[in-house]
Amino acid sequence: MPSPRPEASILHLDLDAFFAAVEQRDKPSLRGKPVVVGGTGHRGVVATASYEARAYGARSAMPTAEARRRCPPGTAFLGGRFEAYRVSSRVVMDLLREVSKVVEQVSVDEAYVDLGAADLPEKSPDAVQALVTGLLARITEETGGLTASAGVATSKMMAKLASEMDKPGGLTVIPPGNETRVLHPLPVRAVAGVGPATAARLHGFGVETVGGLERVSLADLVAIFGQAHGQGLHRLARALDERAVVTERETKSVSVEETCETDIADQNRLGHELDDLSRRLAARLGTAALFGRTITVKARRHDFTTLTRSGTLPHATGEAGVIVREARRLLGTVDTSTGLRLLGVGVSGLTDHAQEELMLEQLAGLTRVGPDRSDASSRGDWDHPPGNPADSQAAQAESSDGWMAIIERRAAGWHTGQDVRHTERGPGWVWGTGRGLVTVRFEGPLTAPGPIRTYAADDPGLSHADPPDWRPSGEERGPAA
DNA sequence: TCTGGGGTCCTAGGACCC
DNA sequence: TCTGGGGTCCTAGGACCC
Repeated sequence: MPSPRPEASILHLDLDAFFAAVEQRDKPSLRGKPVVVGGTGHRGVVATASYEARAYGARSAMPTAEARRRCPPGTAFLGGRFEAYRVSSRVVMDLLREVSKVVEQVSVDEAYVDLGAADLPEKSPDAVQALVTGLLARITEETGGLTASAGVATSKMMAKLASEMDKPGGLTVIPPGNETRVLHPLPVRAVAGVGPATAARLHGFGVETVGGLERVSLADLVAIFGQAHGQGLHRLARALDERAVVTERETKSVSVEETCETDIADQNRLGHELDDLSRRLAARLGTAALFGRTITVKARRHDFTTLTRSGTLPHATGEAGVIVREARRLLGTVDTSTGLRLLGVGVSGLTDHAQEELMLEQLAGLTRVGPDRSDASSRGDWDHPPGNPADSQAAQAESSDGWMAIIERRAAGWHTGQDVRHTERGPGWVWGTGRGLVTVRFEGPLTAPGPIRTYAADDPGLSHADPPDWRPSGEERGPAA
């Protein structure tokens, strides 16, 4: 069977029982004993079990309660110290980057290395074997005793399978040409992308091994699993895997979610949870300097059914207040009366700059009128008493579920998410502030193309503690209709 | 005492536009 | 006056991975 790469140049490296191993390294009394790291609450699951704990049947993704049942007294159940894990992870990844510039970090404890991009004096199988053996030893040395397993093959899939063949601490090389001989006897679950659901369906067709999968026609696989998945299975069953080792990937979404200790049905408490999640999400967007347009709320019921509701804003945001409002609106569309076991908030449609401010500026540029704007009269009049600092002007923009007014006035004293009441369009809220402008979003569609009034704060010295009432400041131009 | 949290990719249907 | 097809965007859900 032809292999995409002529040489076994892909290395997969996996740190053994990583979280548990770090705990045992840092706390000698845990060495030789079963250690389970993961959620310790009554709804927790196991992230990593030490090899001692695995001997009793503890496994990753198993409910911690189940692991407690299986493991003997004296087993350590730990919540995890992610900063410590990150530190050791960085040490390892840096060592890998010394070998080759092309390193793809899959997770804290796993990476692919393209040895084809490495500056090696020799690329014979023996030389690669020696190189990786030395690398594993250095990893143990530099991390104070952690071990890693490695696999080298002609593709990512085969390298990953190879790294699993001699754990912990082993190295397996699959020479070119041997791929299908190794692959075909394995259960279908060995193929990347075959999880419990796909495996069960394949079993239903009598397909148990990858060799069996290879005998299923492409047409059948596509008919059963769809275009992308079907084609992927067809190729991977033949060890055809040309996926490149990719050093960097663009973040597509950021999310925060939390499983409650007990189900929550109370509207107030759900609202507060949502606020908390949204703030944490905004903080993470902030440190990543990311902004997103689509907000998604995730809810899981007691029976584990999971539903999502998403809404796309006119412009990207990173503001907690904006996220909170949209998240609350979205949660309002799901029936939570029977309680939720999990609540989550996410943002996608990411950009690395806030279009919000840009938009504010553009709209303000289109609509702002004043003594300093000589072209105002040519675009229609937005007249207001000049020189009155409390007056405002507005532009409006429609979206599928609401419209916005762009208010020109000082931004001080306004914060996103703030309620704006007593407008003739019903309640609104501050969607964004910046560059001396305030955007207000009104809920509900703009039904009639009638004139739009703008709203001015009746008190320029507004405080956060005292949300403003807005009053119409004068007749304005209607939407372009 | 069932089942975390952070992601990715795919599908399918509807809206809307040309 | 009958009924095009493609492309894009959006939403909801599902499968999978670590």
